[in-house]
Amino acid sequence: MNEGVEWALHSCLNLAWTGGERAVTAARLAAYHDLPAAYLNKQLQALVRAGILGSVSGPRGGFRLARPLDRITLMDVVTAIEGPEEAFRCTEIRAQGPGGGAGDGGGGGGGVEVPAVECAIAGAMARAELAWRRELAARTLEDVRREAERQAPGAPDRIRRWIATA
Amino acid sequence: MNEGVEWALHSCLNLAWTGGERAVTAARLAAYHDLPAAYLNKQLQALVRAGILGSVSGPRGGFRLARPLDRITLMDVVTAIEGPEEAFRCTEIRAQGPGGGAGDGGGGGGGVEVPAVECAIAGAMARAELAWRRELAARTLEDVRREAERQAPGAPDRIRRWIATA
DNA sequence: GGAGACCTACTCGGATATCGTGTGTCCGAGTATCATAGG
DNA sequence: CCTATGATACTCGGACACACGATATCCGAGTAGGTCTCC
Repeated sequence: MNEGVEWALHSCLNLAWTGGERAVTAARLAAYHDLPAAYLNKQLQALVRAGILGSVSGPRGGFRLARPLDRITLMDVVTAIEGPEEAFRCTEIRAQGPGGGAGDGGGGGGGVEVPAVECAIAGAMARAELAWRRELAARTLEDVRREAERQAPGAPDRIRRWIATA
Repeated sequence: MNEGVEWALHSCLNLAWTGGERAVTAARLAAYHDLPAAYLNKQLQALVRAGILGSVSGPRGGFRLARPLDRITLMDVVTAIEGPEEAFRCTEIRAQGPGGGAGDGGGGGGGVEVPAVECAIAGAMARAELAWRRELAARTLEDVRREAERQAPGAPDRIRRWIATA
């Protein structure tokens, strides 16, 4: 999985903790975790395109959350960074070669290039991936934030202060 | 996800359908789906290292299943090809930079390099991935085979015949 | 003193290099088969 | 005719290139704020 997903999640939480009344620059967010600023900027742009963040240019510019944390799921962030296509993509090899229209995975038809029935392998893999997506979609960043604050109650203030430091 | 996973799964089912009394060469398995033989061979080697397949060299050599389908889970195959490490790997960026020991994700300690408490983000992602793995581990290739035969009852014979064809 | 225009500095946004991993290919080690020669 | 032996061809196994995407970087477009000038 893309490393930017981790950066994006941390940055979203950091943005939430800074309050949101002032936009935070990509450089500042990156410096907080010793990340390459320009590359983090690229990832944040993806979040903007997905409607998760808003951005403003110029002085006093930067990024801010476009909606509250409880309306941002882990799935949203992952999709924004990784893209919408699923990890296991069935290339329909069962339909290629001498195996012909209904090689091994299934395909009730006869001689059809791509059978109407999804091959059993792709189906099973899709079910597993669906379970993954369901879990990600069920958990919002607000949940994660609560859990994080429970573990480290001082974190929000520390971040707000550090971000405020010129 | 690695494309070889799909090839490996199809090949395992094809091996099961051919019966198993005779080993099948990588070239034959590859030709059935128009795959590059040498590369498929590489993937099958991974299955051998994982103990899923057995291999014999020389004439009349090839691959065969090392154990019945109901004792091979989708998780086994995926792990054999993709490796054991999980997709989302937490790089502990919360412990880097000015954020220090307990940046944002959690970490109850103070000033520790890598806090003992797993950061909330990594925890949430791990839970989702666990759901994925659980689903994969719960489904055996025998299940997939049954489903495939239900969709295409003629597939087993067709494959056995084609493999038997010199 | 107040207002308007200009200038400056700062930030995002996308175009541009670099690197690593997956993808694909090739040749050597090992072995069962077959032919052959000898008893 | 039966057996031992050598040659042979075939297969896996791992070492060797190539390509594409992730990673990392840089420069231009656009804008808010400050400043300077003019009324």
